[in-house]
Amino acid sequence: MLKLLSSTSRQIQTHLTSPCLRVTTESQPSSFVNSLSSLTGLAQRNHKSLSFYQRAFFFCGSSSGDAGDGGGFAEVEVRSGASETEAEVGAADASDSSAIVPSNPRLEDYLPVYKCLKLTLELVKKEIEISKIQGRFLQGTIFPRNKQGKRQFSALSLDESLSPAITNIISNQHWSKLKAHLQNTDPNTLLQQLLNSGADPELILRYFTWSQKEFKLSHSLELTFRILNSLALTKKYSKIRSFLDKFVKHEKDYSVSAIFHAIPMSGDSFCVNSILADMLVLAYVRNLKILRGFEAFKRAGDYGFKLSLISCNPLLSGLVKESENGDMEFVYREMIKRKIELNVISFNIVVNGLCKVGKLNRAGDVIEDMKVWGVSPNVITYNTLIDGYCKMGRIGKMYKADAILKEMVAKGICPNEVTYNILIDGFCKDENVSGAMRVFGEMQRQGLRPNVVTYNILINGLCSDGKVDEAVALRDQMVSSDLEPNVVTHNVLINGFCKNKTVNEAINLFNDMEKQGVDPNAMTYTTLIDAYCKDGGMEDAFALYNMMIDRRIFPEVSTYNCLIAGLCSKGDVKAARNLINEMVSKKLSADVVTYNILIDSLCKKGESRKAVKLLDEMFEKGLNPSHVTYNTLMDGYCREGNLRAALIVRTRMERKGKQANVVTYNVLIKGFCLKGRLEDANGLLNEMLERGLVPNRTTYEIIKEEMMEKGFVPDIEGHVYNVSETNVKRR
DNA sequence: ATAGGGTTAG
Repeated sequence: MLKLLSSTSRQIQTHLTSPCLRVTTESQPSSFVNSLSSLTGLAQRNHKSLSFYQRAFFFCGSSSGDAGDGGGFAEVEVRSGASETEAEVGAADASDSSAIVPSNPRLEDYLPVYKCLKLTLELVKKEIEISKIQGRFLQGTIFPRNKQGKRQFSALSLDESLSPAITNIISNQHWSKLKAHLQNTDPNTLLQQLLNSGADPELILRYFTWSQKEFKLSHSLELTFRILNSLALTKKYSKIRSFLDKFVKHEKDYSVSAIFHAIPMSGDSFCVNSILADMLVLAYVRNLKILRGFEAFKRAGDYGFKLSLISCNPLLSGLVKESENGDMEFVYREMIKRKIELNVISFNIVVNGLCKVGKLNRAGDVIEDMKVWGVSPNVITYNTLIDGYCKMGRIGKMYKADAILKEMVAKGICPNEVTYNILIDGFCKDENVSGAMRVFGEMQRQGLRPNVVTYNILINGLCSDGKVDEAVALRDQMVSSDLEPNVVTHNVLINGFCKNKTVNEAINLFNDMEKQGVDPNAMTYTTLIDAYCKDGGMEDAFALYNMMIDRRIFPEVSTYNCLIAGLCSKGDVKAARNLINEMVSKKLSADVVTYNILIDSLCKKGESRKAVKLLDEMFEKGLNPSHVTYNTLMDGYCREGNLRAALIVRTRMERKGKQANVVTYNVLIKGFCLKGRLEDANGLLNEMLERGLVPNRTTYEIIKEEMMEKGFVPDIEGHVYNVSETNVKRR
């Protein structure tokens, strides 16, 4: 809290905290004060952003120390909280106004004051020209002070003998003139001068960009951030944002700590520095340099910058998308530690991240945490959790999803369309279309209208269940209830026809799309291409591929993956390689699936050893092998009868934090069966059930064909699983 | 500045 000035003018000086204009004269400072007083009044009236409470104070003194009329100086300060009477020279008591002074003034609070002082100075100069003020004007300087009256920052010299010409040149973008000027001045020095002159930061920025390009140099981090600092002071945030965007894009070898070191050098407003750090983190995240953003987040803590949700929420979300879940949880805990107040959105991102990696219990805990922090979960929070259970849950997951639905209703949070869509999809994916239909009815009874997504989910569910006719009927029902089928609707149906061996019907639907004014997208083509590839019709597949290129629909990695898989299954590895090269030439790079296809084709040829080499190559390329990758390799080794190697792959997978899934167990169980080790296979089966994994059709086929037919009765701890039902029943 | 639902390839 600032202590307001009391009676004498000396004290006024010692308590100066806001910027002060100091004018030195050759003579007669006292008459100067009088003139200044009226000029400041004029400047204040001209400066609209000054509030009523901001008034000017004057002080004068002599350079030599005696009070005579020799050379002297006059100071004027515009500050908050003074009453009318104190605007006079050497004003008296102001103690009653103390409440108006901000307890924690920031530099930017004084910005209008700066402008006012600058205006005053200009007026002084003008007045001198027309000789209304006696005595010769020597110099005018505006500088901020601290409580002790000392300069806090470098003086913003308004003695602009250098700048007006230069700033004019810059604002008119007369670069050739500027270049001429720079024959005797170093571009770096000029930048420094500009910064010291208090010129318009936007102009300085313009010069900064031009000089870097023109002289192929890069200004130091400190100067760079001084510009950003002054832009922040003038609240030119969008300029800073676009600057940092470019900065982050072609950033050289700057380490995050070098950057963070430069920020406090550029100014010492905690607030401005934190804003700059915040915007830097955001710039990293927006340019998909998530890990760098994460590093900056960590460093910001060390440097004492306070980040906001503006950068932290996108960072959390970015980490979830990059599946850097450990880091996401770190940021979450750290935010709490640093007292960055999380909002619902922050929590929802965290819950979503945890759900996506199957940590459903942790997600539930976070929802409990929210309440402790006084944030209420909303529909989205619960929808996210329900979706987590639908997609990642184990035995009885739909029961659990239903239970959460009931819980949210009990808490007075009303389920919406999305809630029901998630549940309907959950039942469909659980191969329980009738359950899905039940929820569909329930949704309508609750007065919610199914939307396009609802129908798409159900149409897809019916198609996956082989009921393509019912799917078509549902599409018609959707149209009659005034909902327009979109690309997804068409894609889902096309896929339904493809998977049910009627590619011709699929092509008919594809042709229909045009008539209905729905544009096929890359996925439409990819689905059809895949169907032809699976059918062995590589010519037709490539015809479609060429067609999509003609129509400017750009093939995706998935498109190439389908074609590559088709070529591999024909044994045409050479053509597959060529296609990969073509893909690379289109700036697309092989993804995990591409590798899985290649690995699978090697394994099928009995070359699992070569396939493992590709696994290593994936790590070199920074790809994160999936369950499918490892399962495919294990399958390869199992087919070769090399169980030991298969188990080593499993260990490698688990070391990377991936737990065996149903397919892993199916592969291994089958491997052991083929070796005649039925007891061991049974052990794996039990292990799988103990871990809450739901056996699927393949599991049952293996049990039936490999175990039962060989006279072995699996002891699966009394688990009986009916494939067509959702839930496991225990006897 | 940021959060939840549907379609393809292994």
